[in-house]
Amino acid sequence: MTDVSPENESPTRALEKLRQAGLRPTRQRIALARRLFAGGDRHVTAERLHSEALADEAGVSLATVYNTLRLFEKAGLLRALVVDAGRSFFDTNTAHHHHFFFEETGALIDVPGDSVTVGALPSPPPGTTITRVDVIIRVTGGCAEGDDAGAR
Amino acid sequence: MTDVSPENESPTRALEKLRQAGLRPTRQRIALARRLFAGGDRHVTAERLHSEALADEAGVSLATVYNTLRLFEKAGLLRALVVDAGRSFFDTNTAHHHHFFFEETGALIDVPGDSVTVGALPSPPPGTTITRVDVIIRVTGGCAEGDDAGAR
DNA sequence: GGTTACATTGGAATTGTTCCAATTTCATTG
DNA sequence: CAATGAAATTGGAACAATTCCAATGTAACC
Repeated sequence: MTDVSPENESPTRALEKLRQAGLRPTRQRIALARRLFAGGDRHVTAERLHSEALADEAGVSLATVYNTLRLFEKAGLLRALVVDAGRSFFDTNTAHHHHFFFEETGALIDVPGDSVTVGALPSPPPGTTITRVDVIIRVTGGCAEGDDAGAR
Repeated sequence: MTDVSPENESPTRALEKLRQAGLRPTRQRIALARRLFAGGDRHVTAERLHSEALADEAGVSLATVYNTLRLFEKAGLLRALVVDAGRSFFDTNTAHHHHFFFEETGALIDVPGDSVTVGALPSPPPGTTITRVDVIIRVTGGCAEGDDAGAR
């Protein structure tokens, strides 16, 4: 596959994502998109992304991080995820999949969609449509290896 | 079955729950337990329970509602549930089951545990133990019939 | 009934997030 | 390349849910 390097590299992938979604590629959006999409899949909180982005040349305000995350979500580039009271994660993996959630550390890791079979869903209440089925597997103990260990 | 009447009735059930859990049956706890456990299963937010409880003779402060909910949760009388950013529901049904979540109204309704089969769970990361598997079926449209419709 | 440990309370503090009005930047057009 | 208008960014105020705290009240036991 193409060379997947950390933040410094491939502004291309980030730009592509923006163009793909028809979003104006501003300095801030590019910086954030790079953080989000340059490496592998991630689960970030707004606060975390903001503090990372402070290191980038173009400073990004917290308000913009929130704006951008919601925008990316609406554009289908991200999926919002709520596992824990009082904060949202944004998942760069928009494909069908589920999550392990480490209760102690607050870390999340992906579970491929097809390794969990949710069989026999009850039919949704009349007049409603299922938009999504989230499966969260909560675990304790062990050293959380998720990409946001310590993000608490 | 025993007569299941609304708040006014059966302080017994509430008291039993408290005694069962070894919690001191104070006026406030009894009032709250009655609201929670007198009828069928419920999904409440702290705010909602508080505003309901204001109607009871023994006034209950919001702080106490929070204290009590967390206490009941720790005692296994309630299960906390996070579906939506920025607020928690408490579920009086502690048996194995899942949920429909109405995105528009914020209402929740139960799905019996055995009507959803989660087959072939991936093995949890080494050293960790699964504490719980939550399945949230998000639906849109239709009139939400959940017990907290309009709780938004 | 007095003592003591535990509960409750109002209000202040925290946290995550949204809102807003002023400023800056992007893209286009003259 | 400068001017222009629309869209984006920003700091800071506002908000909502929740937690914290120190003072007061109450249940349980001798």
